[in-house]
Amino acid sequence: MKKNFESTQESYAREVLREKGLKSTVQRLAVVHVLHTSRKSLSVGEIHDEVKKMLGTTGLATIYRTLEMFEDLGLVKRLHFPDGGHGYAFSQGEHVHHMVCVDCRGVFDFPECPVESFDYASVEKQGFRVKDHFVQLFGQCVKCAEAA
Amino acid sequence: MKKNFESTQESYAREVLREKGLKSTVQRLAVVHVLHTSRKSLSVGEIHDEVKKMLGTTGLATIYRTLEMFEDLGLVKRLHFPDGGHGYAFSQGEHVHHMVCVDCRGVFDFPECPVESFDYASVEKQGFRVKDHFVQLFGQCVKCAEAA
DNA sequence: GAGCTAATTGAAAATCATTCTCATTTAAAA
DNA sequence: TTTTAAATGAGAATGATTTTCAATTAGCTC
Repeated sequence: MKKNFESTQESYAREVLREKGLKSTVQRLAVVHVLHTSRKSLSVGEIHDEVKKMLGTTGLATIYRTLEMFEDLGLVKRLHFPDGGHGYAFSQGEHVHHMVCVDCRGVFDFPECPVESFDYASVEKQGFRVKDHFVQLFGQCVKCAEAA
Repeated sequence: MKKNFESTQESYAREVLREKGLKSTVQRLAVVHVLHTSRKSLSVGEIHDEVKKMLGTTGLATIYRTLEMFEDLGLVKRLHFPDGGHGYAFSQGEHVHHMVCVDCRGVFDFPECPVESFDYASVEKQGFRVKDHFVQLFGQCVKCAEAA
């Protein structure tokens, strides 16, 4: 997939892949494109459908493999929903948290980390050493609030 | 299941169930018992196994039904792991967050909420109204740190 | 650009997780 | 007790994810 114009997200993904000695396949770049342009959390099936629209036939297993790999690379974040389901969103950089609109599943970046400045003293007193955290905010975006 | 001695957790669950007009079955109380006494995050299969040890034959569907219901009632929290898996932990009260030991999956309550005091101004300026959040801390407990 | 090679893909089967159905059982109220 | 709606168990059905392996391709090297 040698397009003349590539989004910064696609270039970024390409770069991350190269650094790891991984190939920038059309399928992988299509996943980046779909996730980034949709700006909302998509299920594996939805991603598969969109990629098929772009490329024609594409194996579902490839989507699964790509998402797992992208998650490890920090290109994608798996988000969880109150109903037990989950979806994926594009995520440039390791330490970005997300807000999700519970109506449209739109994803918004959350620049500051609410946990970062937190004082773990009370917890670490018990001997627990905090190494990472997962934060996700739920709410309603402007559009869905207006529509309601 | 009329035991002479019931843990406070079991009494609490019994009470929550009664308030909602739901039945306190042996299976449900066994799930509470298993989750509370294990003090770590258990998979559906593990919970099923433990309940079977207590009661003999027990349907897997019942475990699923119980966990879903307990989650709605705030008796149980579904936790997510970096490897994509998930498990359940007993959780008395709505607003408790958890730390999970990535080695033993031990669960520790996290009394204060790191997100509560956070200033959402920058986010709400975009029109997004935050309604809820999910926070989970990962790390290592004392025992696992010593064992390493 | 053509050839090379390891990485990647597609398709289908296999596996694993979850939900559904319905006949039987049971908690709790009368 | 008796009654009755709620809950359970067993297994079938569905859905999600992973595996396998032969065929394809990205990204070198010349």
